[in-house]
Amino acid sequence: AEAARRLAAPMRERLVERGSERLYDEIELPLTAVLAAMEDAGVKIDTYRMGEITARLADRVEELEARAIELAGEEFMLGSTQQVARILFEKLELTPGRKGKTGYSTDTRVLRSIRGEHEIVGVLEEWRELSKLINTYLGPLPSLISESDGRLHTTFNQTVASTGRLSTTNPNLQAIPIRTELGREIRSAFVAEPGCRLISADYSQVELRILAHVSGEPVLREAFARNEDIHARTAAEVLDKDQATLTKDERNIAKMVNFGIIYGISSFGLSENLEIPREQAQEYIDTYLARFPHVQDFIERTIERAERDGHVTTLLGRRRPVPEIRVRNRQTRALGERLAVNSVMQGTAADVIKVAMIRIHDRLREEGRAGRLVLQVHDELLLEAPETETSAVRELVRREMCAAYPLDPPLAVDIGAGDDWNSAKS
DNA sequence: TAACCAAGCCAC
DNA sequence: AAACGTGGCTTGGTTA
Ligand SMILES: Nc1nc2c(ncn2[C@H]2C[C@H](O)[C@@H](COP(=O)(O)OP(=O)(O)OP(=O)(O)O)O2)c(=O)[nH]1
Ligand SMILES: [Mn+2]
Ligand SMILES: [Mn+2]
Repeated sequence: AEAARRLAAPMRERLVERGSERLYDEIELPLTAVLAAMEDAGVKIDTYRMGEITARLADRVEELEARAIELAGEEFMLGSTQQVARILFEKLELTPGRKGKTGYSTDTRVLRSIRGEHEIVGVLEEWRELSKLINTYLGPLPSLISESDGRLHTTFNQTVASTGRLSTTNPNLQAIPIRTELGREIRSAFVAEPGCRLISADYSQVELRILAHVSGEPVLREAFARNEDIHARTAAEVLDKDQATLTKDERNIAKMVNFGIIYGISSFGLSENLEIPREQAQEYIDTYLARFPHVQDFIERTIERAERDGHVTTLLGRRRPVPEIRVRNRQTRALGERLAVNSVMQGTAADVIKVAMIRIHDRLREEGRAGRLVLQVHDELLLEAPETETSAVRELVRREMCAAYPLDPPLAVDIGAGDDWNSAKS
């Protein structure tokens, strides 16, 4: 306690010197109480639903394991990437792909590319998906439920991510599955108390909007003014499909393409991710950036600033040191350029949602609501509220999230409510 | 036995 | 030679 007391003055001075005093006083410090309340609230888990899924999957996983061993003609550990590589690429002589430090890679993309070569590959793919979900979610989560209130409590870390994002641990409730059908089933086991609803509010295309604002790119701004969905538009272009016929998966691929290109992906990386030729990938990158000339300018200016100052700052004055950008090693320097650009958008998004959280928490208490914040997932807030309050809380949340920081184009939020987290998001 | 690393994969 | 960014968890395999 004595040490903390003596450190206070020098730390305050450092805040002033770095221009981060308001960020600390008006955001980070008040946020601590909000996070404490959220940790304390926790979230309700439908253990019966989880149990049902587990029961269904346990048999299937054993079946897959036995089948894989049968097809391999020997016992091996399906969880050992080294043993899997030996079976696939030495014993069965399938086509090896990329290599890592320890030998041939056996990751999802490699397996997908050799799926047609041997029956065992599909078995391994399904085993990977199921065992991941069982061992990371279905098994551990129910056992972490508190004895005293029957709810699941995470820990929010305010000082881990270098961009200013939050992170959660033990358990990490910011990485609950949603991509696959089975994943969505697991998510639907996150439920509201009887008589309550879960409300999910997620910023729309948040880092793209921030990019449009900070770069001033008119093409991007006008697109948002017309209420366009850039992720969907990219999906339609890249996959050569009608926007109306896109699946969630396809829009998610486009999300990766959009952010990848903005944050400096190479033609190699994009071609790997999209499984297309490098030339085509390079063409995408070129056309994309050419369409948004002000974005290119912004990227260049951000890199120059990072070189000059040794750091970048967000809209609300958060600093990210970028020492990488001044070293001689060109690989490290290139890394520094990419994270300088990324930190501005990711960090600003983190600033913005933190402001919204503080205001929502305060407003709910002022209005005497029972509705409360439960989780934050980077650009999403999950709340739990009595059914009677749902529509009022919904509007309060939308208002505060959109108004947290005025941007051009303005922030937009997708909100839904439901009995569980999955239905609240759809 | 505990601590660490690499690979892999969940999310944003 | 490397080649979007931010995290955390589990596993197998290795070291202290
Ligand atoms: N660099 C990078 N950032 C990502 C990636 N995925 C998500 N993010 C960041 C940027 C997103 O704006 C932000 C929030 O993620 P979301 O899944 O909510 O996507 P976003 O808000 O862009 O679109 P949405 O309209 O909510 O579907 O997280 C990624 O693959 N790479
Ligand atoms: Mn979003
Ligand atoms: Mn989101």
